[in-house]
Amino acid sequence: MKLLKRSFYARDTVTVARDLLGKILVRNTAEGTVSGMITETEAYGASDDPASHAFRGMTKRNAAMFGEVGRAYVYFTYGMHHCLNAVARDDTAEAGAVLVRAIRPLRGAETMMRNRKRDRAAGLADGPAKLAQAMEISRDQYGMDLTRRADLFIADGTDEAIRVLAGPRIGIRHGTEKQWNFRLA
DNA sequence: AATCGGATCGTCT
DNA sequence: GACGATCCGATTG
Repeated sequence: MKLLKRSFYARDTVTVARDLLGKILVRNTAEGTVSGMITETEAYGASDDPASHAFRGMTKRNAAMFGEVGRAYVYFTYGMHHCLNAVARDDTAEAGAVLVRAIRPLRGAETMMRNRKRDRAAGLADGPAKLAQAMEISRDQYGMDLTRRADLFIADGTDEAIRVLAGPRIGIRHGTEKQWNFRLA
């Protein structure tokens, strides 16, 4: 399993969002290893994207979106949920990140079920906050380097051709005309 | 199967 | 002081 290189993330955010489908998200904890194939992503831009946390410039919370690509941007929302992004943008953008919305569990499904307090494998990590809870991702992972084989990283998936469906992003009020949600067919 | 509302708090206005 | 890049359980059809 090869790690995705920094250069993978140094491209247009929308392109990276599409290309992350089928890749493998891996999380190592004291409990063991949990992993899954990325099945849904969303691209978020900078001052040109009213749906993005970076729309109104840099703040303490969204600073990672302006920082080094290939690192994790984790945010807390609705008073109880964490969500994971991979920082990605090309040279022309001042900020950008890809929200990882869903995975298909590969390793550690038992651990994920325990983390989610569910007794069935279905619906374990098919939503951004579910994913974070299943994989024990919180602000402790803010800024982590996803290109190193450590606590949290992303590796290459299959070389098989992948069918991608594009649509509007979920749960936003502005920028709904952009088709920046991507999922595996 | 689809819809509705409550939970809950950090962040920005 | 308002409001989320959400989830879940309850209710209704």
